[in-house]
Amino acid sequence: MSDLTDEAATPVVPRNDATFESLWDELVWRGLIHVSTDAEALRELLQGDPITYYCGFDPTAPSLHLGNLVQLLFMRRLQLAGHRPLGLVGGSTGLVGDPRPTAERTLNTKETVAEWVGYLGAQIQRFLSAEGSNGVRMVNNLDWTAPLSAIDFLRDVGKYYRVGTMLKKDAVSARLNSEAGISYTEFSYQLLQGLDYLELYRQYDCVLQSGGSDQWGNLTSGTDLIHRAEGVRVHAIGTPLITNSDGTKFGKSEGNAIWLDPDLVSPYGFYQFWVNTEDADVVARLKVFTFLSRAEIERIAELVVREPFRREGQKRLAFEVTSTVHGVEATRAAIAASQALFGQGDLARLDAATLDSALAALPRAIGSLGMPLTQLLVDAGLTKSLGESRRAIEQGGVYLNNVTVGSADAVLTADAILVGVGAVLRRGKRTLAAVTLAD
RNA sequence: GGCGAGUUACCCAAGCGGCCAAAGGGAUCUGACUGUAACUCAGCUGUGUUACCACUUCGGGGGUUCGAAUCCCUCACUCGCCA
Repeated sequence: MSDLTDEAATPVVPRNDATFESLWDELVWRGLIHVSTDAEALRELLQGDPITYYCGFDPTAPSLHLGNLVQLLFMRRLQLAGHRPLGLVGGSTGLVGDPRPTAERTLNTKETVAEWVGYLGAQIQRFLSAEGSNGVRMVNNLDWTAPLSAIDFLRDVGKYYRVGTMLKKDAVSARLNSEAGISYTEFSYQLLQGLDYLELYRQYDCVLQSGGSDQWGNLTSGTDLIHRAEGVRVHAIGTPLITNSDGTKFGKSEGNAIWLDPDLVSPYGFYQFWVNTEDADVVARLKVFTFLSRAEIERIAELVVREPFRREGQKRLAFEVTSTVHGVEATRAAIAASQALFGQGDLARLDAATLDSALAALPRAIGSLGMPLTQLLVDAGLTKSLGESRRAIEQGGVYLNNVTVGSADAVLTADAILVGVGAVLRRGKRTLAAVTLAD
């Protein structure tokens, strides 16, 4: 494999693997089909003339995250096959809240939701081509639900729904069996999502909706509604929820979500997340999150088994996914920073430019000479309190420029500032922060 | 509607007047090992400038007491049993 830090190294061009008999077969091979409506019919449908399909994203946060990335790349694969994507942002569904199995959601203000709708819309468009006859079209479900009166909604949509069926949906029954119960608001969610599909079917002849398998109840809400209202069978595909082989939640780093917004998770942090993928998970991730061909992935799979310590799979995965989300430039910078910071080498020997860009990738604390390291650790977000800082140092878990800090009383000194740029503060093996001087 | 049980730190769960910042387990975090791993072993885990010192904490509020997570009253919520 070529060196990924090489300027010549470029991410693979997104395309579907022509060695598969059909797009459907590739999707199955990649493990992207967890549940669907009629598989045979879908295989045919996806092989035929372009169809219109959609996937919705609710504004529950100011950015999409890795779970959403599965959907976006799934959509991209269909688009590459010539199909027409509709990117839906949930301006109205975001106001209501999809019932989570555990507890009622806190409603966000309309202003907040509207703001997030804008952010998500922009993110979605970065992953789907706007070019050609099958360029992505963005829609917002608030456009057709806002003008709808409660009476019309109940008469035109509600009449098609049986409460018995609604109660059987997993998300709803889980809540009914829990202490949390469920509000009428969230109970109504499936009607709204069903209406979306119906609306898109009528407006754009949309005949396929994809979503996470946990959304299956909501996906079928739409297919059932269209069947009742229009007498037509349309389709739905539920992609698997990505899980880690060790049972922990995928897409979280120390409990925090991995967001796609570089302001929330830096490209460096994003790259690091992927580089730290477990051996047991690498191949499955490559299939889902990259456009590498089957042959290439099978080749890497062998390397992962034969030479796991080289971590070629992780590096390739991190390179590809980070490039897809943040671009090649940012990815190269992230790799360079990773090498500078994790290399066994002496940080003091780095040149100013390399060090500066490496530090730029890290969370930052502004310090001044004489400032206690315990405070800098807190400022950098490496610890939560001075006590924790002290404890970490006493356990030998804190490093300044790769040198263990011996005393909890240590302060920032002038010689710690490398080539006039700053210092590298590290907690544990791989949690890093930059320290720069205030001036 | 009646009777009974319960609400403890990130989660589960002991404690039932002082020795309780609060057992134990899980989880996180740190160290050794290592591949920036996994497994295993060890340690930390309320806050405070370095502390057997102070402060905040045991559902909310109010009492009793030299002293309460522990006793009393009250409010809220949860869970059983009987109507």
